[in-house]
Amino acid sequence: MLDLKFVRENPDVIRENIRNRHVSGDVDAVISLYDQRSAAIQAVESLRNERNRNAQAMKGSLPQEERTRLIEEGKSLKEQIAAAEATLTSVEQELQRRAEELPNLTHPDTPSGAQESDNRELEQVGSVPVFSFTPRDHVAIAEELDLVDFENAGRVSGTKFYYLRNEAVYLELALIRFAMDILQNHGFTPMITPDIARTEVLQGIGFNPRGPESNIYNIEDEGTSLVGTAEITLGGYYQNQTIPAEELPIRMGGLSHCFRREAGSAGQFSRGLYRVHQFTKVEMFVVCLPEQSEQIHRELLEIEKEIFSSLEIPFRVLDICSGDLGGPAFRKYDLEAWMPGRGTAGEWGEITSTSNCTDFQSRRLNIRYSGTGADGKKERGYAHLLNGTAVAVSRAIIAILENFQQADGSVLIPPALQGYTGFERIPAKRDAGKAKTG
RNA sequence: GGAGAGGUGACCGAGUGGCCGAAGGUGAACGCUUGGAAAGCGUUUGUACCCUAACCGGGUACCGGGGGUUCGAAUCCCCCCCUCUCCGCCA
Repeated sequence: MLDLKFVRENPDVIRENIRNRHVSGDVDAVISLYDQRSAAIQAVESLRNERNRNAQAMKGSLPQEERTRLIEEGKSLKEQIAAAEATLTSVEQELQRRAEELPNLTHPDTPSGAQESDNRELEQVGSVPVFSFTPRDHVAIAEELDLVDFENAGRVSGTKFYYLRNEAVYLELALIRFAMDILQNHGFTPMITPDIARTEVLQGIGFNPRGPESNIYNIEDEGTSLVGTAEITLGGYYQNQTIPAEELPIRMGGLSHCFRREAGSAGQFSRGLYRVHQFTKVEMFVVCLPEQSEQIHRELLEIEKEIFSSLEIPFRVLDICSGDLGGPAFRKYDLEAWMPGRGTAGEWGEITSTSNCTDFQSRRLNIRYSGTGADGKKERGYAHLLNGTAVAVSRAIIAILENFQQADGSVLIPPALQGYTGFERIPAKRDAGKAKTG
């Protein structure tokens, strides 16, 4: 959520930002409600002031007449206060609702635009592999090598679920450990997080669990949801806390499952492991001071590049355009890996994303810092929050299977990962008994 | 899940209807004292929001959370949450 005082004082900036991001949001309504709220607060507080005076006046012993008069006055005040409070509550709820529709401010260097094609490509790293044969997509590879089973998962859990089998299991475990080790080298605290979070935390991070377009699985009767990313639980970790400035930045590397409903998304670009209801992800999350966030955002991007460079997966870096940022992000970079089996002759596919959400999430989550400024005075404010994908395992597996497939049908393991998998290659088709169904 | 005890400021701990934003202590900051330090003495020491040019001043709220009773609630009532102890269950 934005700072409403800032919105009140800079309506044109907000209007321009809404236009630039191609979202809807009514600044004038927010401002009007904000003013109504101030007036309502003043009304309530002055009535309460009178009530307190009235109560004070009744402390000692008084003539019965006087006492009766004061009690009558108090009763009247009580009713007026209740009415004023009801007004305030309804104004506040409406203000909150409208204010949450406003997206975060946008970094001045963010490319302007509404579509994916407006994203700015910053660089390409590694070279797209050239095959002496027609490369297959990861679904074909995985089925032939008995690595992924969608069919039985469909019966057991539903479509877009999957079992990993054989080497794919160790591949997932290896990727997790590989990513976690890199994060630890960069000063991140390794964490394994809950896969369920309370609604208020989801909302604080910027997810709307109950909306019609929600991508979130809700737990019945609990006020909780399955998390779509560890960003939720890592952000919630410091909810309602004030952190001493000298402890910042705090870097966390969280492992979790991610659950997404993905209602209505189908088609060839969602094939196989690309868009699934459950996957495993190692997520980076940073809490820092406002003046640190831009630098740390670059740092998160560098770590993502380090991870995929080390895996020798070709990728490109995108500076995401204003219309594609999503509500909380001030600036966002995506890494897209080359996926030779995607589309007709290979396509780029998103594998990581890192966002600087500035104070947009921390205001709602109430995560603050306190310190001493240069002038010796106390300083406090909302911390800046950043997140980034270290490894989204299912998509990393796609990239590895498709880029490292060999003419003989085997798949090489990226050298950097071999120490973690314990094998150098997933051998070509064996006669290992696969439980066929159907 | 069942039974009992308890949740007060940075911390400990008083407070059972108005004199409580909250005693006392600890810790911290500043000053005095000292050759220096300790001790001692004095002063200070929460957050959010509203009004305001103002982190000057004024006001409101906050004693786990939410409701209620009352002219008035940290104090009384109800619901919920959490912690501790015992029992049960379980990986």
